[in-house]
Amino acid sequence: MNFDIAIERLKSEGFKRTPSREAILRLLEREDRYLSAGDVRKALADEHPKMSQDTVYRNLSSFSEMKILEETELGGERKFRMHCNRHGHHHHFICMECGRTEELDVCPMEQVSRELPSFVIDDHKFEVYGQCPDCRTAG
Amino acid sequence: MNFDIAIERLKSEGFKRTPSREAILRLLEREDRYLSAGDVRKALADEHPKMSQDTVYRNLSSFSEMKILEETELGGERKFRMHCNRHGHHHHFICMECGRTEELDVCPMEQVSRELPSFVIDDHKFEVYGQCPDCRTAG
DNA sequence: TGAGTAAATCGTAGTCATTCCGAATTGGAA
DNA sequence: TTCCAATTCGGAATGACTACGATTTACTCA
Repeated sequence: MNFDIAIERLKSEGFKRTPSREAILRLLEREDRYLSAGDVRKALADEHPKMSQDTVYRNLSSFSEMKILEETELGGERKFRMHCNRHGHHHHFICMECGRTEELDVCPMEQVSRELPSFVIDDHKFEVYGQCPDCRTAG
Repeated sequence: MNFDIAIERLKSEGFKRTPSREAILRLLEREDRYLSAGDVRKALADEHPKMSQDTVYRNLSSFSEMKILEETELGGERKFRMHCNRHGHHHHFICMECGRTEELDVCPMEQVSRELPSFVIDDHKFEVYGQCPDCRTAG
C-alpha cells in the first residue's frame, strides 16, 4: 500500500486528514519495515517536534484497525508497517537487525484446520526471525 | 515434562531447590497451560502470600532459559507453560478463553528455508488462536 | 551436624511502553 | 466564515517488568 491509497481509506472511513497523520504515513511508506511507536516519534522529532506520544499511539492503532498498517508484537513492543497488498494472505521474515521484512507465501493453516475440526480458529501468527543478506554481509 | 524431571534439570544446572521454585513448578504442572507472572502470583497467594514478584519473574525466566518452560508473548504479556516433551519440535493452538493448548505437528520451516536461501534463520513463531471445544460448548 | 558461603528471596523503588484525561486546537461541512 | 465534532497536546496514571541493597536460606564440607 502507498500513501495515497492510505489517505483514501482514511477518508472513506470518516477520519480527517491531519499533518500528524500525513507525516506518520509518509514515514511508514518510506521505511517499509516494522517500526515501534518510539521509532516513529524519533524519526519525526525534527519535522514535528511537538507531536505527542498520544497522537502517535492513537493513530498507529487506528491505522492498524482500518488495515492501513500491519501490526506485530516483538520484544515486548508493538510494531507497525505499511500493509502489503501484493498478495492477499501472507506472512513475514523479519530481520532482527534492521527490521527489513520479506514476504513469505507459505501458510500451513489449511492443514491445521483439518487437524483441529472441533476447534474455532480465529487467528494465527507465523513469523520467521533472523538476519537478512545485507546485514549478514555487513556484519 | 513433569515436576520431578523439572527438579532434576534444575539441580543438574546448579540451581537450588527452594519452596518458591517447587510451588511455581507444581502449579505449572497442574495447570498445563500458559500462565502470566501475575496469574502465578494470584494462584499462589494463599499458599505463599509473601512470595515477591521479583521471585516469580526471575524464576519463570530461569526456567524458560533452561527449557523447563515454554514461553510466548500474548496480549503484551509474557506467558509460560510446562515444556511439552511428547514430540520434539512442535507448535500450539491456544484457546483465548481458558488458555488451554493443543499441540500441532505441522511446521512449514523446511519450505521457508528453501524460499530464503541467502537469509540466516534464527527462530520462528507459529501459533494458532481461537476457542477450544470445551469453551465453545460452554459459551 | 553445624558453621560458612554463595545463591535466593524480600521489599521496594525505578523503568519503559502504553493509556487516559481535560483543555486547547483544527479540519471540513454547512 | 462559522461552528462543532474530531483531533491534538501535555502531562499524569497504569501495568508489566527490572534493579538493587538488605536479609534469609539451601547446600557444602569440615
